[in-house]
Amino acid sequence: MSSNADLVESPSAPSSSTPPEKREALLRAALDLFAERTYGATPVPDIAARASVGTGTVYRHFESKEALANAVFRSCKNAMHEALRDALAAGGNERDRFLGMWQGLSAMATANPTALRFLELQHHEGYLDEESRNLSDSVFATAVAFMRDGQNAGVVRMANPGILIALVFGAFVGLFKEAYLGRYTLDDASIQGAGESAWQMIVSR
Amino acid sequence: MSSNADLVESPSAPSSSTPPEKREALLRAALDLFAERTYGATPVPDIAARASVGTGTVYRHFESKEALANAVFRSCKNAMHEALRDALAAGGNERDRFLGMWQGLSAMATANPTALRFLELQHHEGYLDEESRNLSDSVFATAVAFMRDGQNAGVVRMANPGILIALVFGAFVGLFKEAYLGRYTLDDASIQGAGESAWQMIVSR
Amino acid sequence: MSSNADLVESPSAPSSSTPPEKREALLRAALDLFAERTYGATPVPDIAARASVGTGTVYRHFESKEALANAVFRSCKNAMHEALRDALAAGGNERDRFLGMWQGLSAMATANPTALRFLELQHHEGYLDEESRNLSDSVFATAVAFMRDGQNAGVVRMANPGILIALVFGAFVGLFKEAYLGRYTLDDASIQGAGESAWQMIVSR
Amino acid sequence: MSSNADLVESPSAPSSSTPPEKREALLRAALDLFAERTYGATPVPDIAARASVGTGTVYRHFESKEALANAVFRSCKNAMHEALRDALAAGGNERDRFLGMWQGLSAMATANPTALRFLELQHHEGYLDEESRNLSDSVFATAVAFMRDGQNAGVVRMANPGILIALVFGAFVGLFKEAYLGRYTLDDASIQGAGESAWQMIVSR
DNA sequence: GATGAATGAGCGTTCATTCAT
DNA sequence: AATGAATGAACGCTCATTCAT
Repeated sequence: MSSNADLVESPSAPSSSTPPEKREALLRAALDLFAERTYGATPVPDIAARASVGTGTVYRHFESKEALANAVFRSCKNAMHEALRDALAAGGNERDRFLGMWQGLSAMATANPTALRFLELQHHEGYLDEESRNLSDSVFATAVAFMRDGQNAGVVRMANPGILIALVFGAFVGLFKEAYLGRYTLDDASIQGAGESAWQMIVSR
Repeated sequence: MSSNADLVESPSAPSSSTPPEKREALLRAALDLFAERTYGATPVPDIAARASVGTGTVYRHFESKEALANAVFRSCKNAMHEALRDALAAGGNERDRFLGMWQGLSAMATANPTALRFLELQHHEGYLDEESRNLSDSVFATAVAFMRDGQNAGVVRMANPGILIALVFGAFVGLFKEAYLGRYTLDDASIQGAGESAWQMIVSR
Repeated sequence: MSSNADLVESPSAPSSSTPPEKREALLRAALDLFAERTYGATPVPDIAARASVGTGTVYRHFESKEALANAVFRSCKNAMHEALRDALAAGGNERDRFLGMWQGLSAMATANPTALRFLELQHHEGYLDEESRNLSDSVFATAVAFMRDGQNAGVVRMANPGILIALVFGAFVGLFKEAYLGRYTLDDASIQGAGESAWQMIVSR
Repeated sequence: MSSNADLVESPSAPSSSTPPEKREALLRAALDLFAERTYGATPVPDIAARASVGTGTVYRHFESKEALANAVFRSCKNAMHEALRDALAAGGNERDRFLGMWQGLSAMATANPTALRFLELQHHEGYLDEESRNLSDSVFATAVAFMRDGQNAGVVRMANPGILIALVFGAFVGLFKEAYLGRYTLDDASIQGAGESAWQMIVSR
């Protein structure tokens, strides 16, 4: 029962039963269940039950199951975007910022394993709307810009930066995916070592 | 509408309507649709229609939708295993064999983009049976053994070989996934360059 | 369109739409259709339609078609058990109680011709659960005990009491079955005469 | 695996594979399966398999599953009719002929338990055609005529002879039904005793 | 004539969504 | 505003029937 407590920011709401609370509970419940069982295999009433609300309440907060799934997707994707931007905004040379990004994403993946699983181990095409797809593009673009910076600084090897990001991000996802499948256990050292490996993949030589 | 024509070998059958034909057509249709829409979002009648057979015919060849999905999974996973083994069986030094493996997998992914998408971009836990899971493990083990060889030869850096494979294979999947999402177009040179990058990720320094 | 109105007691509920109403309507509808067409030849949607509810509603009240059929079976069997026990609890000599039982069962069979048809003219083995089978056994045992009393009192002939009950109950069912098939019309006098005949079948001489 | 070997007369056909043989095999297979599982729960391919013929062959011998079931019904009903007529044609007083009838039916029921189960423990209305219903009426009429003879001879009590037959035949069916359900075991003495009881039910006093 | 692979209508059941309370 | 009972379209699967072989 992972809780994903702070995936979405509650913007400082009081404490009692104001609507946003239920919305958050629903996002959290949906994320957990989607990650565990897939979007298609998760009945809406189960989401409502896990969020401790009535089934009908789901439709007061989200227009449809698809809309809910898009909201979950965006909430996770934003969390990842933030981790990414935080890392890149930090100072230091290219390599340090890269490793910082790797650490930041890993911290997120460790704190919210369900989010990574939901975002990267599932097929979303069926229900993602344009906004969600645009958000994905933005995240990708942020990462691509980072690669380009590195290339301009002569530190990152000259290649299509999209491809470099795809390789790095793919390696990151692969690392956590196989851990999730139980093929090994990840500790901080392994994660950091993997990050250094990933850096070797893109560094100019 | 990719065709996946030769995913499963028709063992040199003549030309007309021998029984295995429909089974193959169903495997192909199921793969295409599962890759496109997910297992859960693909109705059995749609699979039958794409294979140009009646709905009931599916159940003459496969015990259930789950059994069909497992057969698809195994057929794809075997194709990948074969590509992997072929490459590793080739001669040459560690680096050449690694790049050969990358090329081999890429050839498979290019010929059968749906197979890779089905295998790696979806969540299969809900319906994979033990045999399928064992097959996944075998493929992983084959790759891990390759890494270990490289480590014994002093060419691959000392780290959990499972993690190294996860990184490499994740990078590979990421490369093709983002291409599929349209973020760039892959040509042979890009694929080869990506393979060399991946090699840098694991090479001992 | 027989109505079977009071097969199951509505425990004095007010008048409007309390939950149990639909359950009762479903039991009634299922009984009527099962009696008319057999369990296997009755689609669940037809039961729902006759009960004026949506198909899905059936599954809110019963776990499955089988569970519904068992509930119908038990409700009918209990009605019969009650008629049996009421009659046997009455005073009088053995003969009077026997005729009272015959009248009681006849009253039930007249009020609910479908119940008798469902219970006795069909093959239930395929779907009856243990509880239902135990209930059948209880009813049989009640009747057997009655026979044994008669034997102990020297009024009923000495023979396997199970056989005696089988003969009596078979005669009773035969009487109503052929009437249902239209071979004659039953009035109170015929029923009473038949009861006296049945008594002759078991009376000690 | 009861065989019901001679339920239907093979009218003196040679020995090799002439069509009537398959027809018989199908009737036998269908009877066994219908008695065991009900008409509705018996797939045609299962009948064909038990008769050791191809599925399609069923339709060379019978127009439809319904037609097959009617043929089975008639074949069993005729066997019963014959047992009934044989007994009634025998000499002796009314009581002896009645007991002879009871023995004859019992012999049939013992030799072919499936036939009795199929004829009397199932609900046939859904698929019986007019010819089958007429045959049922004939059998009933034969028995009614017997009752009338007894009444004319002053030996059988004056009551609707249809009702008397319904009682007698119901008792007979009840006797074998409960035995089939395992409530007791029938031996010749019990059967004869039951027949004498049944005679008491109708004898004039 | 005999076969059994193929068909598709129709089954039991689920679940996204609505709406009376 | 919140509920959860109700709905019915759509699912996975079966099987009476047909027809190419």
